[in-house]
Amino acid sequence: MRIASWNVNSIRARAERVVAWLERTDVDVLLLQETKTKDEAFPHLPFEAAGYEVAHHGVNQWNGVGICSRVGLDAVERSFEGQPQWKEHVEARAIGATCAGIRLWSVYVPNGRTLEDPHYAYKLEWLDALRGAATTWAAGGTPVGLLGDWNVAPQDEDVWDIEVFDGATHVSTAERQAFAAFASAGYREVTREHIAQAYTYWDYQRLRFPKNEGMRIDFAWASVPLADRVRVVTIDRDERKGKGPSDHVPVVLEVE
DNA sequence: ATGGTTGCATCGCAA
Repeated sequence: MRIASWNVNSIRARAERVVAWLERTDVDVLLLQETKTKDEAFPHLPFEAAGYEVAHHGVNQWNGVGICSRVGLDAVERSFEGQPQWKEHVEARAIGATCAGIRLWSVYVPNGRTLEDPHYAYKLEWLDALRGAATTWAAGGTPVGLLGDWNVAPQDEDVWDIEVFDGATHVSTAERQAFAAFASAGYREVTREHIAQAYTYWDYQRLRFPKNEGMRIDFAWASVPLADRVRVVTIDRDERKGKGPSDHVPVVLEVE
């Protein structure tokens, strides 16, 4: 089966493109991030017409996560145990469901903005809380996948010029440690196991894509029983091309 | 000339 993850940067702006890609790529489960819509405005019709059930969690114009599946969609959760709040609310940054026996979470890690911004401390807290919850999920031997936009570039080669990122978020030691901690929680980051170097995101600004000035910030942490079943990983760079692309491209796992 | 965007609850904010 094929499991994909994609920060679509507004599902309403891109529903037709996403569904066309789903059908063309023969994907069974798609985890969405940054849908940028409330639940009631999610464009369900094209997904249902293509044979996918959808579970979505969005409360305003920011964030928003979803799971689309044609192989079952059970036990949906719209936050995880201990998920930190931003101010008074838990944001729509995580949704979990069981699809074909695999526990899948679509995650949209907070951006962090700058090292001094309160959003940066929130980001670190958020990653640590997810790791804590994920430790429990993986402990029983259940196949678990945490896929999404992690907003962390774990290695220097995951950005086009590490010197440009001096003092910036996404590459700080604390963020990288918070990301790497999932390895001690019973998970393996399977995209790098199959693809040594690739970008998953190119900013709309400053001709980043034509100049191939990208970042690798979309990843898939798989609990060991799931990681052992991953045969092929694809990062679909061509989806950054053409009319009306997201600034991120899909990551696809072929799972035995 | 050293910039050049996109999406939204759109004229301000977030990425």
